[in-house]
Amino acid sequence: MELTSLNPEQRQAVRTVDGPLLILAGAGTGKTRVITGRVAYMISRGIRPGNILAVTFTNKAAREMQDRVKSLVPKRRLIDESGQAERPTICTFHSLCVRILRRHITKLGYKKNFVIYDAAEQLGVVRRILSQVSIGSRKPDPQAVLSLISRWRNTNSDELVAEDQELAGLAKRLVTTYQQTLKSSNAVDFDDLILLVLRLFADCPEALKECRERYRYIMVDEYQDTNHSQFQLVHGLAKAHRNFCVVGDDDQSIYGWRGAEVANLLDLEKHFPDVQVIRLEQNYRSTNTILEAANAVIKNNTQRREKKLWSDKGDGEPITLWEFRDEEEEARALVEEIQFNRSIKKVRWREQAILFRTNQQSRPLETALRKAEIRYNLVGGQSFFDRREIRDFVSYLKLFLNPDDDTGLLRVANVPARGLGNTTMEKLLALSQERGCSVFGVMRDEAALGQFKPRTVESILDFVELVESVNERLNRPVPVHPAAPLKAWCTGWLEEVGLFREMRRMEKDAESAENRVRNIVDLLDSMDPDFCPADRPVPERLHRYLEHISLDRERDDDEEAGDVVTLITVHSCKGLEFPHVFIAGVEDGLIPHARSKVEGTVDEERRLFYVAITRAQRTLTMSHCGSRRKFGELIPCQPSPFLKEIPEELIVHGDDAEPVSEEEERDFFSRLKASLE
DNA sequence: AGACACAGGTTTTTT
DNA sequence: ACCTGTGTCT
Repeated sequence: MELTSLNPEQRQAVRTVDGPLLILAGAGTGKTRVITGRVAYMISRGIRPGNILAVTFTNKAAREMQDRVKSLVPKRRLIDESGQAERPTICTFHSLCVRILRRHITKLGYKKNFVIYDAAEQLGVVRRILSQVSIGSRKPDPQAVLSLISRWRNTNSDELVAEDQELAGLAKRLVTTYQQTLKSSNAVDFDDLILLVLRLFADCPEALKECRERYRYIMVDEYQDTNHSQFQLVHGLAKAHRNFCVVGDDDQSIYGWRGAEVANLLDLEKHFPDVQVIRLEQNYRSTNTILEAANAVIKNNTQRREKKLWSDKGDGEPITLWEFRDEEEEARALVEEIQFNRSIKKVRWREQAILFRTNQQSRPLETALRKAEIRYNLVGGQSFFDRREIRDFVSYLKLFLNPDDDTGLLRVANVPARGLGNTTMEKLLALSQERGCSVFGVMRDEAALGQFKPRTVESILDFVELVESVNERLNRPVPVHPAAPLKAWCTGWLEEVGLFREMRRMEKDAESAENRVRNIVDLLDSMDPDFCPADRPVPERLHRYLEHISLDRERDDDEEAGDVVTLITVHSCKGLEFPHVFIAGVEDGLIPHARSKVEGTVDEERRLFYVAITRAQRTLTMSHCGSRRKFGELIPCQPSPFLKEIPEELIVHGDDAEPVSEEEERDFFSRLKASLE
């Protein structure tokens, strides 16, 4: 195993295989190299690949590590004595839990065809619960209740920290109902995936023992982002053998608002008093000017593990700070600068990114980019799987696999209209709650349908017949079309249900209808490829497919291949880097966000600013406006107080004349000439 | 059932 | 300004 390409701290981190280890990996310090190097080193020292577990938060990170490990480890090392392939487990928290639950979930009283609810489906459950529960005078926001439910389920404290204690109390009271509702639908949400594994370990010592014996060397990436349940999960696995290595950066903890507990990293000694701490401080990404600014900002946070980033890249360019009149002028100027970089400095589009705190800031930027005819990629935004037709289609899939899935059933029962309107479905839902069974359970029980008109009963029974016959065809042992069994099966019921007909009927113009149809057809073509061994029965293949799209909604914005400018929020830029970074709207009220002052989370906002700064490799440009349109109103703006934390000598102000070298000037004129010819 | 109007609320997001 | 969810009317 080649270690000479690593710096001394990295090498030390790679070699420290046994016992608890905390690797404090500042931004851009080669964290992924260390984790993958560590995996490769362990294997080279004779540790069986199957005993290694590396957990990440995102599929992207997991894939990246898998690829790197593959290139670092000789193939023969990934084969055990009996010639079987043996790989290290490198996956997300959630897919690890799914693997475990796939084997054991029946022990927890779920059927093995359970479905995974995404955020929208969770929200549906909460809405239904809230509509039944009467609370005081005001109507609670389902989204807020859902986040509080999630926070409460994943916390270890007796108090739910929230500004709105009344709402927090409601959320606490609704947790049981919420969990029961999901369970009776034979559905789990993302929190359940972790929590059910914890329960499995508590209830079923053999399962815990099995996992402990398998995963003898554990690594956790982005450890500052773990919540309490995730900590319990890995701690539960690791506390026997104590080969527990966590990698993270407390300064980049920016997900506290969704339950991440940076205390897991800060207080690691509580659980492992003898933990070794290795700091990675040499940064391979940015110039020292950028790093000095980042260091100067972050040192204003208390409650952190001291770190100081440095690099051998020299000072580079000073940081540019611009002030503009409003967000439209800001957008125009930034776009002009990007265009200038491109045409004069030969900087490619993809080497430039504009970062912002809130999504709504992207609007004027997009307008300006389109006007200049510059292609861009807006990261985030509406996912493919959030489109209505895709949601409907996937709901049908989930329902056919698991007819107890109330959320799916309620979504598609009347799509297309088949006489099962709101009133009927509400009555059925109420009945199901009375009897403690699923809605489908009520529908198929003819005796329970006394209160409905004969015509409604007929509609209900037709629907039951549909679900049962499609379900039966799914379970039929010999598929019609062995090469593409899922697609063939779907084509059958799509025709029968008439979903395409319905979409063509509902849509105003033919083009958007065909668009929606095409989206589903595209999905059909992705269903059979092999993330599941081809010899498995069709229902299992469907189950795996649904699992796959729930856990890995592969970003269809994979336009990274193209040469385009990136527009991205500060949150989603963590882990990325760009040669030229522009941070727009560095204003009081945006960074730090106005709400953070009320909520007392200004430190997290400072970390957010720190993350933004440390994305830049060569140049960093920041801007703020004198006023900005917010909620339709023009609001005066002050520069961010964080700007004062950056030493003045690192900054030049945008209105100062920009020094241009003679060479650049010659180049400029020759290009200008060329463009005129 | 579907079209339209009105109220209310707008930080960040992965699995 | 703008989007979403809900209520009312045909």
